[in-house]
Amino acid sequence: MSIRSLDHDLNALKDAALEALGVDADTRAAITIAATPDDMEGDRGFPVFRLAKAMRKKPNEIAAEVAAELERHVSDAPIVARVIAVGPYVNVALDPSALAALAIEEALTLGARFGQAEEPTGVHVAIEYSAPNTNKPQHLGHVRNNLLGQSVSNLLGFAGDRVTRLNLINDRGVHICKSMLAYERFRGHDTPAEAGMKGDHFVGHFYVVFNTKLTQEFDAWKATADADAAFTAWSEDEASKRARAGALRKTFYDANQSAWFDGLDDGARAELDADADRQRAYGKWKRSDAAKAAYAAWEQDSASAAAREAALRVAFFSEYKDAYFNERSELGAATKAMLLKWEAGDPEVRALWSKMNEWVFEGFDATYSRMGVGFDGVYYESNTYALGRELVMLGLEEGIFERVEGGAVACDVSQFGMKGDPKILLRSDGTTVYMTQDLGTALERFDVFEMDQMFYVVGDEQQHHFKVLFGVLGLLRPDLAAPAASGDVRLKHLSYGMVELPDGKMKSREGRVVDADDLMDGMHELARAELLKRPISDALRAADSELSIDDAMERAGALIADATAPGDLDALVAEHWPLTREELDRRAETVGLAGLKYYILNFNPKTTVSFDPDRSLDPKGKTGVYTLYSYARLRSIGRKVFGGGWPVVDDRAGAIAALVSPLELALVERLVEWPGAVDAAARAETPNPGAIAAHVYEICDAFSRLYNDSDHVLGAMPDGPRKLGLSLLLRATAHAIEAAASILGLDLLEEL
RNA sequence: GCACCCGUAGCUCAGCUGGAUAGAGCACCGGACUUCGAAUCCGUAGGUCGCAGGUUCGAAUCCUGCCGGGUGCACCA
Repeated sequence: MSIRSLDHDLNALKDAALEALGVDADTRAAITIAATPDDMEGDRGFPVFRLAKAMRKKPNEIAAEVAAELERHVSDAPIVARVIAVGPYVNVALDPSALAALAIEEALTLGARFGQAEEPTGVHVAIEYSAPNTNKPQHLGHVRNNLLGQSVSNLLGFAGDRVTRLNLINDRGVHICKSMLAYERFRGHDTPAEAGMKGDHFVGHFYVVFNTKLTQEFDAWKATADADAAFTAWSEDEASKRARAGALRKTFYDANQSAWFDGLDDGARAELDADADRQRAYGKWKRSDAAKAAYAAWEQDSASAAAREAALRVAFFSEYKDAYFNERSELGAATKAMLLKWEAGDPEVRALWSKMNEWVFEGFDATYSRMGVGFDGVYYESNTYALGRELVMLGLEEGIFERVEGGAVACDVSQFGMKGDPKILLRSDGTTVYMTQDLGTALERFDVFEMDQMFYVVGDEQQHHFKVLFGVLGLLRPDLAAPAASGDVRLKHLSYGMVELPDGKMKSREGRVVDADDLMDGMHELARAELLKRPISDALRAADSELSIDDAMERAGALIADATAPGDLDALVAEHWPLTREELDRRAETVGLAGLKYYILNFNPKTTVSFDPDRSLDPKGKTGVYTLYSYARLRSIGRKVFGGGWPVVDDRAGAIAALVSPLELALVERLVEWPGAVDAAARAETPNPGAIAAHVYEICDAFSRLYNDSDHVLGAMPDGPRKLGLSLLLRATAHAIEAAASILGLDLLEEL
């Protein structure tokens, strides 16, 4: 028996008891055994409500009857100590020593692999993540993608799957040409080294420059007669009628909200003091006839003609920016000319492209390596972008796709039950689109790797793309539309939410992003300050015995914050830091990255993350730092209490049997739950490293409570079974943390 | 218009294959360093689980409708 099979075994006992009472299989299966709430008698239990109708008795009576029957089935299961009917529930109390032995022995045997699948699943899954563009450095959004992809890979591997990690780098296209063009025209330095910049930042800088210049060009054009003519044409064009109406309506209703509110009577206003209520009421009013009449009046009113004109201009120019780039812009024309030269293999353009891409790859390598993110295969779109074309032509011959007006090839998406326009797979000029290459690379991968499943870690804004992609792939290769041998789908979009800043979305075109390298630097500096605070605080307290800990820490923090002049920090380090500067930097890096990774992974992947740089770096509470801190304390006990290592325990069973206090048993229970937590996280609809982060916190929390309890101070404990039992429990706990850290990608430290 | 995601404590989030009293962290307030590390621990306080129906013995969880926020629906990627 293993702890992984504990719940399974208990369920089997429950089924046997229910079957003996004549309960049918469906009903038996519908009743699952689960952990009891705290403060409730027993450790696992199940409700019997759904038996009431068939048995024509009160649930409480049924529970007593089922408990009596279950009692007869547990004699072969020594782990079950007692069966108790609690109201309408049947609970079982588990034998604490048997449970502790199970968890501790398993952890000691497996070490950092504690919780790993007992057998490989035989499933081979390829996971694509990161997929960056080479025109700009990576930002917080990529950080979430990289960390999710990496930890999901770790998680599935831990749960027994064979995992192949893939990256597909978008190194071609208009956006790269923009950076190249800006480099040619507007550069101050020739190379990243000359500019003193990382390669990807150097290239990304030119992407921002390009967009700044383009905006300037566009703004200048807006004032020309040409622009007026375009605006006038748009204003009268039938096709843009809806856009105009929408812009006007939005302008009117946005401007009218406060007037509407002031127009209400006092009573109505008082009821709508909450912002949300007011929004709701206004939304309701917008659909009323009165609102429509007010809008119609505004639309006709000559006094508001200027406001209408302004609203329309804003709407037009915002909508027209892309068309301007394509049809009128000098910069746009030059960019497209460069793209054509690239496609034609122009040696000069290709040389520039190679040179700039090399700079970017160097920068990316540094970022990936610092983040601890890696791949088993890296692909470049410049090599794969044409892959899907033949496939599409084949589909055309087979009648799966069709030629549409103008000569483009499209797929009717209703073939796989989707609504909407046909999806273009080849442009009328025969060139491929994003979807085409995804089709090609997907099929090629299935041929090369022969994996069972392909997962794509991509933001939720691309959900539609992947639905269509999977649908089309299913038409081309019906086996991919069918479930894999494991019963799971063969293609899955691991969609995750965007990362936003407190003041809204990040805009890489404007350079308004949280840069990945800056973020890691920030975490490093913060961790370094925290590391330095301790020895400085100690020194302050040594000099002034009246000083409280809190005050000393605060003053130490202030000293570090004030050390901004060159050399200040070095002086502080030299004076107070007891170890080498290299060791300080190493620890700061490890602690800082652990904080970042834990913070990002602790969210459910599908939720949109609101990232407040100032507040997310907090090392207090449920954080990655807490995990490292707990681990360092555990290791410290091994060193200090047991003189360099954990003691050898001859009578393990006897030592474990001495673990009886509630705090000890609570920690045991967290360890018992660990393998199940891994399974649940890996087999969730979307594999969820956040569940691992949550559970390792539970483990650390249970350990910290025990650690802080005066009855559990190992250093003050006489030698004997209890002390040895605790040493085994703490070793097992350390292994559980090691296992979780390996999934989350956290590096652990022996000392902070 | 259609599709997807979100709405839970002041803030950031768990819980959502229905089950026992809805949980954490932060922030606030009050406590704990002479023993293994106070980046810790203990305690107090904080909730119409967006709203309204429905299914059920039982709903934060499932269904329907509505409200609010976000995203997508290119011969862009």
